[in-house]
Amino acid sequence: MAGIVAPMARKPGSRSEITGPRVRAAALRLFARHGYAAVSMRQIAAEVGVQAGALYLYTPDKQSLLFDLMQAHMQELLDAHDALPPCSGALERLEQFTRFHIRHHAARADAVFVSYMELRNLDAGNFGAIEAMRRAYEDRLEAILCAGLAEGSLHVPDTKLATLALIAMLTGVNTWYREGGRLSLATVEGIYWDMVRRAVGGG
Amino acid sequence: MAGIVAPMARKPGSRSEITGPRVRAAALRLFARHGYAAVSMRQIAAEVGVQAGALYLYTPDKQSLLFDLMQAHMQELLDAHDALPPCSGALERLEQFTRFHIRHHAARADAVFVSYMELRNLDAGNFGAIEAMRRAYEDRLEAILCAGLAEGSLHVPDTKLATLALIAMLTGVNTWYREGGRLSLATVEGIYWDMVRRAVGGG
DNA sequence: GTCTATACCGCGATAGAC
DNA sequence: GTCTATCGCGGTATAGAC
Repeated sequence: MAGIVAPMARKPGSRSEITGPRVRAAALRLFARHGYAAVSMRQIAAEVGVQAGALYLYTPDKQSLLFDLMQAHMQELLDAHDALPPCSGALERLEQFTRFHIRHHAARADAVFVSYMELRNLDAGNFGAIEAMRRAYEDRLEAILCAGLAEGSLHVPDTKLATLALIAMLTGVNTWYREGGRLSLATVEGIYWDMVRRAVGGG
Repeated sequence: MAGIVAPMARKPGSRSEITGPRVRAAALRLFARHGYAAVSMRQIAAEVGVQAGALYLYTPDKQSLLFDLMQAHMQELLDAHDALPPCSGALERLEQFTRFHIRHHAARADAVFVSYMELRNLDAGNFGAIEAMRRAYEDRLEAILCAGLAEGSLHVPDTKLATLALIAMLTGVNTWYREGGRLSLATVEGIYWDMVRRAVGGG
């Protein structure tokens, strides 16, 4: 009969597609600000504008919420690095990496902070998965340094240490850089590239 | 009368002098391992071997316990730096700072970790006090860089950025260095000094 | 100085109405 | 899909005996 509409949900493709991301965004913000252990599911729910119980429609538990945020961040980092245009010499690749790292991390301060600070709050298995992704990223920088050694354009006493030293230095930008501060991000990139290049004996 | 002893405490200068430090040591260890927010006063008490209530004889509350640990660490850092033997040229002072920073921090991994990771768990007033001490330490490195610029032995585009970059790089050693690993601390110091010197254009 | 006991609160997670 | 209500637990901190 004409008066009977199909029994579809009242809001087709309902709000789960929008509430899910909002839950993750609120969790990321709060975890970054106060720390995973200090943030309650009730706080996250309040930020989203739902009741605490409703969160469990979008995550099996609090731990999975943390892991998903960190995994998504690391995957995005690896994917973005993969998408960089190809580059010939080691020095060019190192400059590309330096500028990419600073720019990518500065645009995702909360995720970077959480992914580093909350490692110890991951379950053993989850920790292993994130660590492997972090190591994969480090390996990409080390490969550049090794290539530079091989072609003679770089000089480092230990590629592993240099890798860790450079990443620590570059990620450190996130502890102080704020948009609209004394220096533009492009300027910061330039200054750091200068220090990086000289630290590894590149020209 | 001879049989009546003076009403002194049964254990003269009783155990508070030994239990207090043990409370702080246990708190430091647990805060470093699991994070301030994730550690309960009951856990700390269990580690010390007392009941939870007894902790409040040694600290007014959990927050003060964290603040005292961080303040003591920062004060010890500043004092140890003050105690370094005097040094003439900027390059010599920079090498001294580099080696001192690595050595001092490597020997206090828990305190370093807590003092960096738990900043956001400090009350506003406590945070300000710790931040001021951290800035005082950074200023000592920046003074060396400025002196190097003045005497022409160093070349950096921005002393503030170079200061932050170098400290991030040096403190990063703590994330991977373990005693008995592939490299001795003296070797690590040497490799990092090499990178530091070149990064700031020192010879 | 340390203990036991407990007040009081907020936590993560679940059940079932709507 | 979200709500209210609640369970069971563990949190910080305090009171008062010894």
